[in-house]
Amino acid sequence: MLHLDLDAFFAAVEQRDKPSLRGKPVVVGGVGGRGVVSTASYEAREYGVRSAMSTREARARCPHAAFLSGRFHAYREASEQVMGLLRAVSPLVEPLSLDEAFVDLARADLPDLEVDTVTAFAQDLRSRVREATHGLTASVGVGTSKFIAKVASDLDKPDGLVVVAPGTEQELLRPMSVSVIPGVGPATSERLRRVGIHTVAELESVSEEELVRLLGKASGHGLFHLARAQDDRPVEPERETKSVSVEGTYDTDLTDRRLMEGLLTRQAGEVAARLRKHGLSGRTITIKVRLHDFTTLSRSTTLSSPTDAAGTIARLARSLLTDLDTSGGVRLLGVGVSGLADWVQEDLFGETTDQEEEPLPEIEVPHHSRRTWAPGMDVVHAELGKGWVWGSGRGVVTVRFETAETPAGPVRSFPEDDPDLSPWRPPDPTPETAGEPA
DNA sequence: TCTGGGGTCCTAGGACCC
DNA sequence: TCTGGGGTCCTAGGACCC
Repeated sequence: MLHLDLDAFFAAVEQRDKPSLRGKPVVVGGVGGRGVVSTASYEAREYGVRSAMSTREARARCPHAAFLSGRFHAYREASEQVMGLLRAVSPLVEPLSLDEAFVDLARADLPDLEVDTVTAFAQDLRSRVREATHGLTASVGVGTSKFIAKVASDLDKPDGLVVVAPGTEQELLRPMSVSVIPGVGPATSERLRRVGIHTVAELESVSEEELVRLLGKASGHGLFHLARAQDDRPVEPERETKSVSVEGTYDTDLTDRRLMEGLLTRQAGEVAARLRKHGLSGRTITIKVRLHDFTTLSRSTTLSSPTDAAGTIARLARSLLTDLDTSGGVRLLGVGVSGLADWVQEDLFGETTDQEEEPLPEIEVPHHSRRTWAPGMDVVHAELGKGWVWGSGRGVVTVRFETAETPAGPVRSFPEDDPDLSPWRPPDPTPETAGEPA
């Protein structure tokens, strides 16, 4: 099994496409008041900036970093190049996200699976990834299971390769923290710590019954085997989507119910558009509400037949909100659809199963979520060509005119409504109907 | 003004059915 | 008066992953 992980992926794509940021701290993530870090470049990590940290804290730790809101079209494009390379290696490729995948080498065209053979192959694969993506580096791990391959890819980051020889798995794992095991996060670690279990070696000394009692059936059983490096999970190249959702955290807590209903309505429209785009429909509509104190509630309802209609999803979402006491303020709202089917109910009786689409209520959209000029976004100027947004505010956008091919361009400022300046969109292949959240 | 967004999987209780 | 067992579906919440 091979696990490939692109190093500091989002930040690396930004440094590739924005030459002036190479060698400098770059932070990609939410840039609003409640944003968090998605990816920090290695230069930013030196200042203690980490994924999932609030952007506020990241700014405090590394004020001179470039804070960018993310360009998913570019990440998706680079990801597809890499996944394409992997699929040429083996038909069994399982992407875990845009920057990670498992590859079953038993189905690759290799003379054998000896350590030397696999090592040479993996090194060659890593250089092919670098060439295909114009410089992105990948860390790769190889082992006898998904678990070992994934652990291995983490051992020599960035730009590293570790091949774990068969038979050496347990001596590798035993000194490690239980948190290397997939599914062991902060809560499980704490539970284990409280009974004196810190390492995989210590976990190994606990009986399966004891683990099940401590952690429940599924994780107890799973941990018992993973602690012994027993992992026969296959690579699953085609996993079906089980839910589609849209959510948003607002810079200031919402208190106006009409506004909340308007936002849910808009989110329902985005969910419906994505369902339709993928030919899906679903029976269960769920709303998610995070209150001012971070308590998170969900309410759901299930239809007798699946829908992909914006009006239906919106109406149900709004009515689910009715139950909830939001008087203290709401920081997050979301809408999701699950119980998916890849077909839509035939209308056997010739009646409209969906009600007439209601006109969407006019809503005041909070300013931050309408920001046209997000930092880092691609723009094109009528005369100066392609560049990217360095910053904006007080009616002015500052643009650096550079691309991967044309570094060291000028920095110029424009009025925010300058007709010569527009967002650059990736060419042709079916642009998103609903805007991608940054 | 600590704490994103898009997901997956698990658990537990209750309704309901045979 | 006491009180089966198994199974499925639904809801709500929580842990976890990238």
